Amino acid sequence: MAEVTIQQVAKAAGVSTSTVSNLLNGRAHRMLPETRVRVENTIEQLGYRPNRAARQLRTGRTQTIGLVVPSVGNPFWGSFARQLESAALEEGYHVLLCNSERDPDRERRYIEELWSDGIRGVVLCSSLPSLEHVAPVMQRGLHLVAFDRAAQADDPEALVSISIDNAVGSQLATAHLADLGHRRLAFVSGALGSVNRKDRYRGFANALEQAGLSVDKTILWPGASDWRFGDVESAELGRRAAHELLSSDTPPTGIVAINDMCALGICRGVRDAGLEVGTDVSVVGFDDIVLADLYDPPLTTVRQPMTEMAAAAITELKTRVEAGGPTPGRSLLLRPELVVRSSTSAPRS
Amino acid sequence: MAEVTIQQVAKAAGVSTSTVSNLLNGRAHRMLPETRVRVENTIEQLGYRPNRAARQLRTGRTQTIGLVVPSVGNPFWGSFARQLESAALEEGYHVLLCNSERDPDRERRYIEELWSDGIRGVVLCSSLPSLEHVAPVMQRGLHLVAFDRAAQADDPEALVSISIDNAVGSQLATAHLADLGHRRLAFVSGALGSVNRKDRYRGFANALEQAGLSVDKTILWPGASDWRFGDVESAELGRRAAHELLSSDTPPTGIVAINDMCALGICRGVRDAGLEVGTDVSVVGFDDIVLADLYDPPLTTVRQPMTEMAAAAITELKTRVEAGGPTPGRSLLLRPELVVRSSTSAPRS
DNA sequence: GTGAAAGCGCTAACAC
DNA sequence: GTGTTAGCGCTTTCAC
Repeated sequence: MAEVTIQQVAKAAGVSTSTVSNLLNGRAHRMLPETRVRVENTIEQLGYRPNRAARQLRTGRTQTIGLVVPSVGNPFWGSFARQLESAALEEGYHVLLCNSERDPDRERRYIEELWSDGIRGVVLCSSLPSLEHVAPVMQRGLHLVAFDRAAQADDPEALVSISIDNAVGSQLATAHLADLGHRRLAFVSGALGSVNRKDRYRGFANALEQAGLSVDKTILWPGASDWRFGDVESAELGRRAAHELLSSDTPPTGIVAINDMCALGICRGVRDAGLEVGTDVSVVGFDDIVLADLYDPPLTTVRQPMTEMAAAAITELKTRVEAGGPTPGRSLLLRPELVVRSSTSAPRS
Repeated sequence: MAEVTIQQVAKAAGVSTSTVSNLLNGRAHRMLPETRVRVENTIEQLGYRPNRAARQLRTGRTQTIGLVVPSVGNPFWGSFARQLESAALEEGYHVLLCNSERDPDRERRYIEELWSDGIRGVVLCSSLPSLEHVAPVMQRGLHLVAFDRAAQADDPEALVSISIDNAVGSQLATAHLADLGHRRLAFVSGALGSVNRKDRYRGFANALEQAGLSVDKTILWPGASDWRFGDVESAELGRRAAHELLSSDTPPTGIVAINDMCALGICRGVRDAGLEVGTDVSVVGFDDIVLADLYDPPLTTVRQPMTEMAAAAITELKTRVEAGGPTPGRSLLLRPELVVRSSTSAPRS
């Protein structure tokens, strides 16, 4: 039950604690090769593991970063959490998981608690437009990476933002439909409340323009639901949007959805109307959640490069935390990728 | 940048550190009400937050528990992680997230690392039939709750197992089909490798017997894929199983799947065969992942009471960790619940 | 009712 | 090249 301490190792190896400590902290060159081997063996034999609390108390550093997500129950965030944890492991970090449940107060409390836990780097996936509630903690020295949220003018100066280029993403999606020959395109989204949503709509509009289609020929279906507010709501919105769109005189042949759940709802609405997805109507999603590939038909969608994004988040955090001092913020926009599956094809006739 | 310490608080309040500490640790009754108020105000004013590392070093206790899951990218585990984190928060604990990625070695290393981080309670969602690889750490005093894995005879003595009653679950699913009037039922699963799978099959067999149907009239489709090994694999297995089953002379009218992903694959296979799910063929899943309700048609399935299970896991861990000493293991089997949606109905004709 | 002081296990000057 | 030592911030026993 009693753990092995550095003193016991030192004693058993016939050296001082500093020698053991030196070995532990990558200063092996300071000692004779034979000493080194002896200490290494002793550590091995005794099964010694440094006490993190003591180490942290002494150095002020933790090997833990915080992750605040709306909910890992959501596959999108679950998938990101997984990638982030793997990236963190590579760099010798652990991840403390915090679900904000979209409660701004819970989010703020978590951030403060993480700080007082000694954690100096946090990845925040916030649903909130403003980050002023975390500004005080950042002022104290917390390094924060905002994920999936484009940088804002009034963001704290030191903030790092990592996100995909949403405009490029939906431009890819829309251009794909235009290239296939579609001429009547619709964009389905709830209210364009967040910057992400606005950007995605902008990409859609850009692509139409480039394809020589005027924007006013397209249909924007405004709903009340908020971005990723709930999977069920997104899907339901898509379904109803499809019903409405397909009952018009000149129904679209291609639909760009704000996200995959919405696209899935659209697919269902298309089927409700007695039409087939992928042949009668082409549908493109966004995010490439696990489900997209498992759906029937597999969904053409825009993939967020999760692995790269997670790695970038860890790199930023590690660099900043280890440097210590205040560092200027920046914004990283990664390029999304179009994944073509079976929900899109050339229009009929 | 420099944090407020207990000394500073003591000095500012004109008391000693022990008085502040006493207040912090629920021993406020030891001091005069006025002292108490004064100290409380000072803490508030200075924004003092106790340093966790120092506290942990001193007491040997952490307010963090470990969670080891195959991958939070999987919606089933993501959903559990979310519930566990919420339950932990209620009790003042944090959750450290570890994805084993189904690598036994990574799993073992994580457990050991958690131990040396000072963590004394871990929820392990292991894919491994044997837990002997964690026995040494449990010997040292780590409290372990195994989740979604029925207890085994050779498990470490102190192990707590929390799971649903899988046999009851598939019995509910199967009885539901029998009650609807189905007479030709199939059970689709990969190899019955894990205890969970065996139990689910047992429940299926029991229900048939009770309905007066002999087991040998049913079809077991053995595949190579392992339980929850991968969503894609599970779904593919279901799809191929459906193809095979439906091309027989006396195809089943009701199919019980080993899990939801498999059920989704079956639905697709049914559609491939030109039949409709919910009318021509009834399909029941298992787990009630988010997707089950969003699919088309919404899937009838067996729900695992995640919230209760997570709460139970935290309660067990908290009790044991705070008691300190060795505690006898036990096994908790919660009752699953049948969720009837549209993928099941009475058979045709 | 309050304070003084020891020490948890470790790191990093600094001395030799 | 190796050892000695002073704390990191906190809790807790033991005096007063």
